[in-house]
Amino acid sequence: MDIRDVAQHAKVSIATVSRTINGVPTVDKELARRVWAAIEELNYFPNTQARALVSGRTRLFGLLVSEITNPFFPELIQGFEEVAVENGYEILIGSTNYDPERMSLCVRRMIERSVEGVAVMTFGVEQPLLEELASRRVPMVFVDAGPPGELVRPLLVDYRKGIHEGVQHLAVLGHREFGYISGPLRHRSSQLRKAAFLEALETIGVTPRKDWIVEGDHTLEGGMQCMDAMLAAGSLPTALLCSNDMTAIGALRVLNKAGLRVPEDVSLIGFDDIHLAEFVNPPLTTVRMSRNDLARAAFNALRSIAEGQELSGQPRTWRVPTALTVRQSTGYPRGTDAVGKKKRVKK
Amino acid sequence: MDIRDVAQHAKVSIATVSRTINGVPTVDKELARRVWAAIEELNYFPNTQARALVSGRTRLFGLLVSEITNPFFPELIQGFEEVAVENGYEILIGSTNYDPERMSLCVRRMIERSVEGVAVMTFGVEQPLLEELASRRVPMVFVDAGPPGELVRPLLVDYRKGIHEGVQHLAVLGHREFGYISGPLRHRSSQLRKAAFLEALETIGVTPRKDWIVEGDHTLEGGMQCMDAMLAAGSLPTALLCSNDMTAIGALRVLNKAGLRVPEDVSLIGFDDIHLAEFVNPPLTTVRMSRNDLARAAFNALRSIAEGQELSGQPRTWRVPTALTVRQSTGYPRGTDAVGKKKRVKK
DNA sequence: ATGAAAGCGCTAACAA
DNA sequence: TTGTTAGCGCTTTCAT
Repeated sequence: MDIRDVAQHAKVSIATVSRTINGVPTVDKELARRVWAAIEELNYFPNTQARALVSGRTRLFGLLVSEITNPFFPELIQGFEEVAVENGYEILIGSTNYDPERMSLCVRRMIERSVEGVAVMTFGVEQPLLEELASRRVPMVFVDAGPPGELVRPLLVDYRKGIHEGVQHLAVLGHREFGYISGPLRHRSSQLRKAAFLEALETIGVTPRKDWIVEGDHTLEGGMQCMDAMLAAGSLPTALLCSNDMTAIGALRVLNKAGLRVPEDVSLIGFDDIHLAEFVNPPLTTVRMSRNDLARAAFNALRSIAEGQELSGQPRTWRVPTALTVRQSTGYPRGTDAVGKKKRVKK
Repeated sequence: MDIRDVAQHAKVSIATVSRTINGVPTVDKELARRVWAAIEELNYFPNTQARALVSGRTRLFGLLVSEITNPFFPELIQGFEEVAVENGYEILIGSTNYDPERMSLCVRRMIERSVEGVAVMTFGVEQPLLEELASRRVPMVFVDAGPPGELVRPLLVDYRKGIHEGVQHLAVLGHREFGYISGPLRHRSSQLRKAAFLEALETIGVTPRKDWIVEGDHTLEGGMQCMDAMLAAGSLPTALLCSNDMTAIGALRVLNKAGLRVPEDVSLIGFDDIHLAEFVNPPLTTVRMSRNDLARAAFNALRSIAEGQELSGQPRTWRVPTALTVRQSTGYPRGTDAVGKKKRVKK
């Protein structure tokens, strides 16, 4: 069953059917009505392959993620799927699992299916693969980084705001001893978060202590290891920020096991605000980066490049906001008399 | 850049290029070599749209899930993606979010993109939508249920084995007081699990207590509510099985908050063995249903229908195994002297 | 074993 | 405003 059947049924030419479906305004109302009726009756769906072939537009975007089983990504995918479908696009998901070979395969799949753009949401990025895409003039968006290019846009996450809010929040509670478990520093986004943290400390006039700043890997296991190490080293800050929630949850687990209470002994702040953050014990105070905002920014950026909508001449900048979500993993520093409503720092 | 460029480059006809790419055996070795060289040099990828249009085969499968943010599904998706890609297929993911309207939209998307089959992995199933697919002769697979049909196959999960193992394990430890938090009983898979549980109790000669058998909804929140209710009701079994891990984790959380210890006060068994199960405290004993096995079964079943490989005449049956994974949420019943290595039940 | 050519279902340029 | 027609890039007869 194809466009010809519809045309026949509606007693018009196939061109009229095509025009009707595509919303060309010059179609006569009456004819359009007949066409829609025929479509309805026959339960006709246009053939996407044929459409794509002739128009050169697949209405397909690639979405490259690090690891679909990391809770961060399904939330991102959900948001992306939603906007994409709203706008008549489909998405091709590729999960690289931190493996360059799989990443390469993903890129290949995207090219083979002629995606009109790729959102690169992986933590690490392999240069050569992106050149493959760039050479085929496939638009791309990246989080934070990404080589600038005619068809490439970065999504700028406002780490500073959220992390400053977190540090400020702790400072107000009376904290002066801060620790930080970063993400893997080979990743730009980990660097940016850490830099934002250090900058925030400076703002409140606290000098960072080297042994309280360690490098994790953004996994739960990594968070546990870092916390174990810090505990073994003997001294503990009163407040600990983590580069993502999984790390914070790992740290939390180790603290609990060691008989230390959160937030009474140590205040803990994560980053991302994954769903799980709300359900650990105690619920995690964290810097929220909305996966939905990120997904929408990625989609809109991609679409505006793909559809050549950047009329204004210079490419638009896409920003993703962050904000502190206060839950129950932060409190007064240990040794503080915290009975009253107002903070009363010992010293 | 298209097949003609390759043909020209290799000084052969486009037909030969096509044959070479598709592995038609009659192609002369030397010509094939030239073709591959040209493909390599030009960095040529066949156009999937054109291929699909002429061959009628999209090499696309739909994967319908309930909610991509439920940790069960990403693991399933990962497995499905892996097999699919290995076999040159792509997948179109549709997340219904338990919303019939979204489900309907998903089905529409699948049809529009001409998927060659749909794996329906959602918990609930809307009859009419499946008829839409069936009427277009789209092969389908279902977990547990699914109306039989020429192009429809059920994936039979062996709930009984895993759940019997779980109950047996508890019985050996000395438990005689069993509770069960089921999934939503409007779903066939919840019914089957519960039936398997009751059957297992019968096997060990224990009569189920009605007030210890409650209906949950397979969410963490639901598990918490059920546990709260059971606690409020006053009496508690010594062992509690849950219809899935999220439920068990919810129950665990409430138990912990109430000052009850697992497994000292209550033994707990989940179902699914999601990644998280290993990382809660204590690590959860659970019945493992491998998402990978399930995904592979779904893919293979779909493929064998789509490619008409069921030579044997009668459709093949696809089974998915389950097995108990013992961790640390199960132990001797409370009130038992469990100091020795051997079990020593009081009575 | 290879090539020429028809045609998959659709859009868009052109003609009427 | 509508219809006729060329062709998107490929696979697959059919003829050689």
